Amino acid sequence: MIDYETLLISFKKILKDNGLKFTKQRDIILKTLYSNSGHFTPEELLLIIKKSYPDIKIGIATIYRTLSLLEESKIVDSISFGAKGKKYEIGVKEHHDHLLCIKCGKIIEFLDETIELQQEIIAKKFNFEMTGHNMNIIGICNECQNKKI
Amino acid sequence: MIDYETLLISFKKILKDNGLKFTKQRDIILKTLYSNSGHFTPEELLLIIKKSYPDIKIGIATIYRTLSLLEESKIVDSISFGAKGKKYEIGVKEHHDHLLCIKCGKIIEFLDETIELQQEIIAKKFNFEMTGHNMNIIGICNECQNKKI
DNA sequence: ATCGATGCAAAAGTTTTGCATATAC
DNA sequence: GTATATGCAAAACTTTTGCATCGAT
Repeated sequence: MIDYETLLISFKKILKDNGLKFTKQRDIILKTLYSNSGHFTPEELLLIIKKSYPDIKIGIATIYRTLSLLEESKIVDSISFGAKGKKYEIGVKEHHDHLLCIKCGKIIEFLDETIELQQEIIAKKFNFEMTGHNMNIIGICNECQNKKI
Repeated sequence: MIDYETLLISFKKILKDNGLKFTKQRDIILKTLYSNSGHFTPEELLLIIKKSYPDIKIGIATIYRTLSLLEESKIVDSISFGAKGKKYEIGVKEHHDHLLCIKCGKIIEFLDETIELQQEIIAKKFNFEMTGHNMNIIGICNECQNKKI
């Protein structure tokens, strides 16, 4: 996975190239996504940030605006799971897909070369200029198979 | 694809088995999903139904409640694409995945044996009891590649 | 006759927007 | 100093819920 220094530099470059500003809030949001590996809704991210940085002022609108910016910049990816809104994760680690447990909500990441390759073949077949892809396998994880409920 | 008669019978059976009732609204919602192949948000579905059946009374709450019921019953599938909520489609045709065009919003369906097989292999590897899966290839469709915009 | 389903409207939840102020550059 | 970013609160949407009434069984 890319180191944080490099990530920050490329984020700053994107900002500068687009006449945007590097702010405390943007810094913290990126850092938080980077250091907490996992998948977060905007609301969850806000809570983590408020807890980690009790002194900083930050509102939910800034989280939404920054996540959209980061997603457009391909720095974070989002995943839609079930009823509630999107979840975001840092997107600069190796690309991967997800196994989603319907019982406990756990998200397991995986990477499979066969799938990756096959996706390119399919895109080509449909004359599609592929910009991204995602695959989710839904089911019941190992642990939850043994639970009653 | 399954014929409508058969689909209706199995829907009625599910209802009866669960002590639920077969109503005009449920009938119309299923019929509409069946005869309009495509992917619809609850709101879109409501509009189509209101146009097709100007005399029937139906509210958005019923659409939501029925879609949830149909999804649980595995009669419709949902897909989350981009910002706005879920889209539903009849789920009893052959399973397939999607190509999503980010320019025009077009959704192309495809089925790929290699992918299907590989998903089972992955699920097994993680000891996952797979109940479903979805794969979306995001990109720019053939037509949109030639547009300026 | 009973019990689930419906429409409506209110409520809850999520995301976006307008605007005055703050702050990066 | 200028232009963008921010927080806040309001607005816009989306989805769910409570309840009186309706309708399927």
